[in-house]
Amino acid sequence: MYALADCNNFFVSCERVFNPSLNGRAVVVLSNNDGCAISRSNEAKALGIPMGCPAFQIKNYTDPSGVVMLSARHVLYKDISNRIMRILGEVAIDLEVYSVDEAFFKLPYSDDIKNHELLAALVKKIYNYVGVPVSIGFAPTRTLAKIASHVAKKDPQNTERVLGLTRHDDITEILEKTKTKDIWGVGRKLNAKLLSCGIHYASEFVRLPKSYVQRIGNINLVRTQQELLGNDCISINPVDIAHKSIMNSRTFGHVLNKKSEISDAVLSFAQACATQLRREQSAALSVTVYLRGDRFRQDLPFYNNSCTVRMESHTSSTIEITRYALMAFNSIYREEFFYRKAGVLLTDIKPSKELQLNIFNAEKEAKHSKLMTAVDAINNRYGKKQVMLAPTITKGEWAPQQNHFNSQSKTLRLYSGMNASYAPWINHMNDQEDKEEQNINNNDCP
DNA sequence: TCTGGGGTCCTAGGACCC
DNA sequence: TCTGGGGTCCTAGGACCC
Repeated sequence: MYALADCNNFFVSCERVFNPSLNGRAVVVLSNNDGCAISRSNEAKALGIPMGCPAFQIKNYTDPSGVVMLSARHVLYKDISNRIMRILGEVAIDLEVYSVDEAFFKLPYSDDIKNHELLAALVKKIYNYVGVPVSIGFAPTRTLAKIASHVAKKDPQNTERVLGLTRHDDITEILEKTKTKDIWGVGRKLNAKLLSCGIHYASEFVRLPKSYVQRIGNINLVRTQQELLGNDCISINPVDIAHKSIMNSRTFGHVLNKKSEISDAVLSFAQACATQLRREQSAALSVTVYLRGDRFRQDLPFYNNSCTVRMESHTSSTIEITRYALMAFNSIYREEFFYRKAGVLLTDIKPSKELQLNIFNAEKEAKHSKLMTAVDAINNRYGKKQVMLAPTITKGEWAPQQNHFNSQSKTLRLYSGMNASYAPWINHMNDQEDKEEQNINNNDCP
């Protein structure tokens, strides 16, 4: 039996932990650059504000007390997420952290009632300890557990916010009410295809012949169908295993044209990728750099290009990765265009310890490796970017705009900036500023 | 004026091999 | 008129997820 724990309106719920006056109000958390809505309170959803709604359109939705818009603080959300996962881990078997606000796990009992009681207690505990509302569904497969948690979340009668889909009749009944677009694994395009074939509900979808499903989608859609029929066949990659690709990209605060300003951004992104790569004890072979214009500006010619280079051998050295990123950048930068976004992507990633040594650059790799170990040690201890390559110390002309922070508190702002290397848990929002600068290592739940 | 970021997997088609 | 058969590997693009 699989359970899925899913935090309700996660980013908004995190902001409410620190600012209870947001309770009961229409609140949205905005993406980077204060671009669009990425998390909405129930009140905001009730106003009709869609996911991904551009911030400048949100004022079109009227609410008597006004819609509160907040800049995102992902470091804070990650910290709160870790606390929730730790509580789940106390009872969960094989916890699979699926995203910042969701985790799958297996249940200890064969008895549905016992499992239900356990999960209801878990929901309460997380709310009491962390302050974030969570919904949990459980069922024989992950896809059914997803549906169960979704139903538990939406049902106002279900105050425990736990739902088990374990009996055949219950599953059949829920599938008849589940629209195809709400099935995990059915996105916009597949849903459109299913609708055009006259398939509107999960119950109709599960009755389609396998070969037909394969033709509409691919093997993944067949797996989704099997999961809805109770056959466990989807596995997921837990987030704590090493990534197969690492990306860092940003939309700039405004369009840029000067080569040095844009290469500044690319170098910053490359450095961030390399640091993450080493944290995962991996090494990459390929670096891709991409540049993009502003897709909404009709008055400027649009440019969109990318370049992938293969490095000499697998490496995690910031020196090597930034060098190749710069080469890739130089090959696609055109001075006649204006740029709004850039990104760096590392691929062909392998665990460092599985690498074949290269006779021609073993010495260089060893030197870089020592240096990078020292750099990471210093930055881990004293804060991100305390030591960096000279070319990556940049003016940050490209920095995104974020103008809607929840609190003026400097400590809370630490969570928002990319320089927030270590964010202490906050107990007293009005503490002295100098106290806020301290590294208070408090990993215990309150 | 203003429209995000970071991932995984699958497939079709081209290049290349014998 | 007429142009083999059977593979592998790589990449770009498209789908999905949060």
